[in-house]
Amino acid sequence: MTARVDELRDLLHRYNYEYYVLDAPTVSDAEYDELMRQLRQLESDHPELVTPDSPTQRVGAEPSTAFGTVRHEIPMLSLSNVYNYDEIAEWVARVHRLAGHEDIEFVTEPKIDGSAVSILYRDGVLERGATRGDGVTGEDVTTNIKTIRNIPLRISPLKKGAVIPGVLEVRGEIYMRRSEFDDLNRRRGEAGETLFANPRNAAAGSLRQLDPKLTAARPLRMYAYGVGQADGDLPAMHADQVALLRDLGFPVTDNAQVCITVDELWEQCESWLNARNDLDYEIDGVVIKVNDTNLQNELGSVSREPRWATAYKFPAIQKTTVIEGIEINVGRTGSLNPVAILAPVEIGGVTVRRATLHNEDEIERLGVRIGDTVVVERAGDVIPKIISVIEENRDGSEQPFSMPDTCPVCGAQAVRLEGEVARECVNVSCPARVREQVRHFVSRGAMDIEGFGSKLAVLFVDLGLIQDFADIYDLDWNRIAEIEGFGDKRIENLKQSIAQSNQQPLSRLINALGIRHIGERNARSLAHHFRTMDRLLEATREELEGIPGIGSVVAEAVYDFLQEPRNRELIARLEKMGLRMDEDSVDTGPTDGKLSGKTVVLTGRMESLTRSEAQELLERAGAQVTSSVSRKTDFVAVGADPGSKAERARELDVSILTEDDLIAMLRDDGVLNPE
DNA sequence: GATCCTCGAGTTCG
DNA sequence: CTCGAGGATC
Repeated sequence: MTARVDELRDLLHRYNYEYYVLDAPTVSDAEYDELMRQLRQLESDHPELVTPDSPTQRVGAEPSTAFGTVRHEIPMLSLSNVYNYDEIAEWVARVHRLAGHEDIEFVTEPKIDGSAVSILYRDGVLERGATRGDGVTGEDVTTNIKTIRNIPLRISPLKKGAVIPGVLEVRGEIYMRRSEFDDLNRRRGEAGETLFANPRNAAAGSLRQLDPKLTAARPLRMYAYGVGQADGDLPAMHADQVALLRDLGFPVTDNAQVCITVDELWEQCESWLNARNDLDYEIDGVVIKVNDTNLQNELGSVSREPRWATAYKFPAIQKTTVIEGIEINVGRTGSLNPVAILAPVEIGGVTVRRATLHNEDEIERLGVRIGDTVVVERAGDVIPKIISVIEENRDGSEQPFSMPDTCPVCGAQAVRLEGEVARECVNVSCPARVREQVRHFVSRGAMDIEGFGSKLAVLFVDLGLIQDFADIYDLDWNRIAEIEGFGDKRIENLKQSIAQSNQQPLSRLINALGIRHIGERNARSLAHHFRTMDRLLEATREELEGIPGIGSVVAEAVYDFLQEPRNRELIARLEKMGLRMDEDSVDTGPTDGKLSGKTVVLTGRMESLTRSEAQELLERAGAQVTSSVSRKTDFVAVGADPGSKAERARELDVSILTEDDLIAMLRDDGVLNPE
């Protein structure tokens, strides 16, 4: 009995692979269905024989209400973009320079337009599938991933002797074929359902369905382009890793090409560009990677982009349309931002009606007039961008546009400060500005008040219920109860989430205040350094400037904000409302660690860590990271190409750490896991 | 003074 | 996503 079940599963896995991965079925659909029916029957008679990787389990799970989150052990990076031959040459030159030689192999492959995923196998069985998310945390879409037919539920190597790593994270792209997308949309049209704009949206949307049955009904496919985490030895060359994935039964692009010179790379890019329209899947460019993974590690990454890979992006689809008018938005900083109102035009399945013109200089650079015919594209295939004016289309009726010198909302003067691009409304309590500030205050990165979105912020400010941030904690609920759509339940929920938000740490409060140059990151630096609002209020320019990442301009902005009596009053009111005014106590790790209580200065480029990563780890170990070397400095950690700090460390006889020393100490102190 | 990198701010559509 | 500008470093 068990043997027959196993046999059926093996057969079905194989036929599935032939059909969905190789596109070359060896049995008829009827035969396949019959085997599946038999397996279902056996499993329902003997439930103890059901395994999670059984082909019957592709749609096994019940709809969920929300996706869990997943942390990517190795971050899923995004790629920098290059747009032409010269930019490719520049990128290649940089790799040559960083590597120290020019004998470097690159691999090119088409960049399929879909949705990136990470699929984790343990002992050959699919354990978890996750979206990319922000690169560090993604959504757990395991049940949906399992419904995709060309993704193996269990790895069965095609090649004898191929070793399956104990842990293997396959990275790839979920996409839809054009032909299957067209079918899907035709069916949706017939059923009176809304159509998907393009295969990418359809794939991304399908992957995030809460009911896996819906996902299962969509013609999704995956192709694998690389390995994330893995146990054991992998081939050193990227191309060989992809070949390994193929041998393990994953669909991979079989068009990867090894190139050495810029000309060879360019030839590949052009040939994909030419082939683009004849393919049954959408591609938006060509990925270029350094083949040698050891060199990849050496090159490392900056912020969220690897230095060892880039994407050649095809020229975006361009359309022409007419500028019907120019509107002015007033931002939370008071900046006047012109937006072009366009005659609606469809670009890549999406109807575009507006496009930002950024500022005065941009309008001048483009030379746009109201009534002009312009070329529009969607930058990065998302945000519409006006590229140029078609001057031949002018008939003389076009109206030149100049920025108003008064604010269109409050009528106050709008001035352009020396050296700045933006024109700003001088009225600090301009209604438009207050509205945007409140919007920012309640937003996710700031006080994060649930159920209090930008709609409500705008409504309450416009009704005069909120004049400054403190009013949020002192709302006139009787008046709100009279507004349509505000029942008892909603008011209760809102009251509660507002009340809860007063426990947000100082860093979020600082960010929420909307001080110029202070966003999420700098707010955190300030909170870490001062710990309490009282201490921050006493800060001098000098102390502010001593904080890493804060220079004279930012220090000045913070100081000025805090010296302004209105702002001090506001903060006092917030405190009276019961808002928390200090920071989470950081987990300083073991106090007996080698790094706890030490002052460390970083200089030069680290290979395995970015500066901010190193800083974060050091802080977690209880060390303080400063920017200049003095006698008070305990360690100077020196990376590649160190600056004058390393010299100064020698002069002052301060202990010098190499990158390896630093890593070892971080590990000893338990803040960095051994690889 | 130049260069690289990071951060903030504004933005579009469904 | 993309631009502009500030910060760090050489």
